[in-house]
Amino acid sequence: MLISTKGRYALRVLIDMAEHSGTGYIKLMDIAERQEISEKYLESIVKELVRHDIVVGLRGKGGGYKLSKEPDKIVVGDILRFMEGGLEPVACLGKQSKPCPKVSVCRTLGFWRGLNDVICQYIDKYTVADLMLTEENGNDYII
Amino acid sequence: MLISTKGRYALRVLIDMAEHSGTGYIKLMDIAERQEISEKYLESIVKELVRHDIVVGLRGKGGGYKLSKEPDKIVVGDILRFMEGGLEPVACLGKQSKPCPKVSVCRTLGFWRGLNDVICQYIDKYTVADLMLTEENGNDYII
DNA sequence: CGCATTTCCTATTATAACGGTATGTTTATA
DNA sequence: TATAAACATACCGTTATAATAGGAAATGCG
Repeated sequence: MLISTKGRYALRVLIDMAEHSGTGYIKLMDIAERQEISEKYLESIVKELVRHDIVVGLRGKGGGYKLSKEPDKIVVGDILRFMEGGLEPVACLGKQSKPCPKVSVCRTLGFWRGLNDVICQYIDKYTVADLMLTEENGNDYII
Repeated sequence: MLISTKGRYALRVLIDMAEHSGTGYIKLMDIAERQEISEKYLESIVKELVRHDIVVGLRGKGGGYKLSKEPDKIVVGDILRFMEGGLEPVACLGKQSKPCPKVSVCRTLGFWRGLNDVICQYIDKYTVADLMLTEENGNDYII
């Protein structure tokens, strides 16, 4: 499985927040209950979202979290990349990887680059707003 | 990193075998030396390739391995899928996964399906013969 | 002020996968 | 028959995953 719970849960949290926005801050417990995810585990995920300025938190009574920008400004690819710590198919394509000594004779590098490209092109095409558009039962093509 | 050493080494082994074919069976030690990969570790990878009828092994003196079919008949996607034990972005898209109870309300399923599709389309387009065509230094775009 | 509430912060943990090593058995060839 | 090779099984250290636990700090309200 390519994507871990960090990336998957993060997307679900953002969609949930977008769908329940407008009423100020949303407390994590509500999201946890709706999404059926442990509140404590969600904390560690939301912390990353705060660190990358995707959501803002407010402490104390009446506090909670809310999106720091409009859903159509949140690119899915960005979320997945920092939640997963990079999405490159192979290490040598990573941002801060030391250059591979085999780079000049490698017969697979071009293939991996191409794979990386099609993945990035796809995930950077989507925003949280796009995911919201998916209507209920829209995916359930099995009768 | 999406692809582990199993998938990466498997491709390198197959390309190596294809490039050194014609001289009958190739012993694993030669491949291990050329590819600078531990012979013992390669054994576990080649075992999978044998199990899936990609290569055939011959024991005893003068034995070794060779491809069981032409390089242009070996699809990279197939190799990666069984070496990695599936390449689906999320578990619910896997072959033998139990149906997800949230399938009818999931707002991300369509996105994941699309991602799976672009990955499969890409990796199933390549064969080992295509990887061989990559000329030396062809990837080294840094002067 | 003081209390409830809620985020924020710092561990700890169980399980599995990854990447690799070690030892030994079987089979074919020279 | 000795040798060389695949084949088989077991083991091991490290890292990542997916959480859980406990408390500190801040905010709003009566």
